[in-house]
Amino acid sequence: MKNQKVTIHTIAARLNITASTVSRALSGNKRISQKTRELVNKTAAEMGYKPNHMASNLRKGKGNLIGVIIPRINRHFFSHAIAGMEAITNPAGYNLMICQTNESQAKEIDGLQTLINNRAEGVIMSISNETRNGAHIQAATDGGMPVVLFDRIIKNLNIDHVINDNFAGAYEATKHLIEQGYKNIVHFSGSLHINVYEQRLNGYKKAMNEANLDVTSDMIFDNIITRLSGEELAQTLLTKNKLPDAIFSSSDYSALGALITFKNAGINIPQDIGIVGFANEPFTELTDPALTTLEQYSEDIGRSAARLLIERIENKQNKEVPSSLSFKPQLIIRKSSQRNTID
Amino acid sequence: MKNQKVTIHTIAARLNITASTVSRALSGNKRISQKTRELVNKTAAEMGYKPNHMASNLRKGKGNLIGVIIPRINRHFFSHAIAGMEAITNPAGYNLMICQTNESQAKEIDGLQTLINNRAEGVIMSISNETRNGAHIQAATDGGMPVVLFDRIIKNLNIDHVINDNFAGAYEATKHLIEQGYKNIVHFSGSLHINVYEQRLNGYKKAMNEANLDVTSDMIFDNIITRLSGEELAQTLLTKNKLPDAIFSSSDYSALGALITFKNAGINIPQDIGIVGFANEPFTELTDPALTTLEQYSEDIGRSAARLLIERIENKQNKEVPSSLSFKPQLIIRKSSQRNTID
DNA sequence: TTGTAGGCGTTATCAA
DNA sequence: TTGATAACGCCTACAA
Repeated sequence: MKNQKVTIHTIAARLNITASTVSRALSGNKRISQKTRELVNKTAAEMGYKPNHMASNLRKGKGNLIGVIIPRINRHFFSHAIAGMEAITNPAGYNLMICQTNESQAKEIDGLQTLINNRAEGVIMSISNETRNGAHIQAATDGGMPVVLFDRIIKNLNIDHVINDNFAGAYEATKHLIEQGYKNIVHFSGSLHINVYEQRLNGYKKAMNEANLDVTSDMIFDNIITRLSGEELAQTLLTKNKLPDAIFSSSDYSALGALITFKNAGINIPQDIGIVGFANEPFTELTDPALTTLEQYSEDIGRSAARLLIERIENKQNKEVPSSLSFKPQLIIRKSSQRNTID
Repeated sequence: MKNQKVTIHTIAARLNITASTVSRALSGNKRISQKTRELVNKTAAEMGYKPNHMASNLRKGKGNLIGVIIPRINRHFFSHAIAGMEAITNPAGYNLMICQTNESQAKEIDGLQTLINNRAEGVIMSISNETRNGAHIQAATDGGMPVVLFDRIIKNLNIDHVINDNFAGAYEATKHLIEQGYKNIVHFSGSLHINVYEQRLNGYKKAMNEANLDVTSDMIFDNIITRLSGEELAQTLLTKNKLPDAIFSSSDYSALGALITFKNAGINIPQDIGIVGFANEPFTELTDPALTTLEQYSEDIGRSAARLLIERIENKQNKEVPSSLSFKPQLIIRKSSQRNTID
């Protein structure tokens, strides 16, 4: 019992009026009689009319689609950021189309292209781990596509963005470790070309410097953000004669890997080694000991990014200076880093 | 430096040919000279031409959008199911538009409507907790929209679907508890109008009956699928004079809540109480003791759902009998249910 | 208040 | 191989 396609013309024919009248009735135009409006609405419902947004958008030269490009949807941070975006975009009448890149630059470029070709009104994005330059993003904005970056951004790209204050968060986390009496604190980092990891490293360094603790290059480990890499690195560290006495990791996942590996090796956390992660993934509360980490205000960041984008879309006048918002993460102190506490 | 809109007409004008020729060149039509094709492609690139999918889809009466409607994207099961779908849909040239319902029927209906109005080729969906009937889904399929349901489905709706064999999984989990010597096994369930929870309950009952263990109504707890409700229920159970000796929960989250509450109350898991959850959420491996649970083949389920949908979309002939696929979950035995093991 | 006509960007059909 | 024309479904001046 498939419907034939029912368009405003079908309805018009049935009622012996023109398509324009139907269009006006359906779109709530005022220049139409109450009677006709009701009749049209009733008939449309009866006939199972579904407006064709593509035709409408084509004609109006404007749609209601906002694209979101992110590395992965199943990260605490990103899924909550999306929730924040929806809280803003849905009431404003926009729909979200979400593309996962799985950290692949190729997929990121593809996704952006698809959104452009589908005439999205704008794009909110966080770059993939692989992405080394912003040529594709620059091209999109040059072509008139409003873009807002969030969390993982490209530096020196003159674009609205919303980020965590990774520097401040990392600084605070490291300072906390120092206050707990840890001295030989190593850092697990991500890809250092990504602002996020660069800033976390800088925050770590600043806290160390302020406390007159040396940071040598063998204390910084690149590209350690997965559980597996955390486990492997911890194993490697175990074979060395001197273990660090604390780890500040840019990732909860690698912190988890290290925590488990050290624990299995009989090392006491936090007595022998203190550990702090980043992102407040749900599991951090459940590890034994529970993992100290930093909560990022993901929903706020999502909301802000969506607001900025909608501003860009709707006020077509160009603000010359791009907006830049920053949210300071909150340190969540749990057992894995509390050497001084008696409990 | 915003681009003017560049269309096939702009390109045609520049080259003193017609739009039809440009269209043919761009779309790889064979009836065109090599020379023209190259010239057009080169010019299009130079001018920054972006094909307008909306116009193309409108004209062709067909697009490449597949909608996905799910309760939440940040569940292990759903985010992995989406990954599975993408693995099938992307190579086939389709794009996914993902809508979260947050367990609200209203948002589910909205999302479906949006997809219909955007002329999605088809929809893959898993119903919200709130959804009590399939009228909106029936209406969509009656209107010619191909739909495949997965995981949480509506019974008695003649629609392709892909599900977990929740009955078998629950049966196996319960049997495992019984084999470990637990006898007074209670069940945490979800909303029983959802197939998923109904089947898990049935599997539990069957295993209990086979072992000649009574199941009375006070052993079954409805709507206990969040961590909070698991904690609250565990607290309540603690106040009663007789605790159950095991819990088979339909949800890892409520199992977690119970595990933590009991542990804090000084109850030994698995000696005093055995616990089994469902879904193999990542955290289940990390709880203390680690939580026995069931892995659902989420990526396979996603892939299968996508394959079924594409079949429906592309073979327009109606199979009269809807396909029904079922994947048996795998029991993952961890410490929380192993009373007999010495380790 | 309603109708007429034209076009949004693309592609299919027919003719040249 | 290319061009001319019409149409996908909708919206909006403009006219009546």
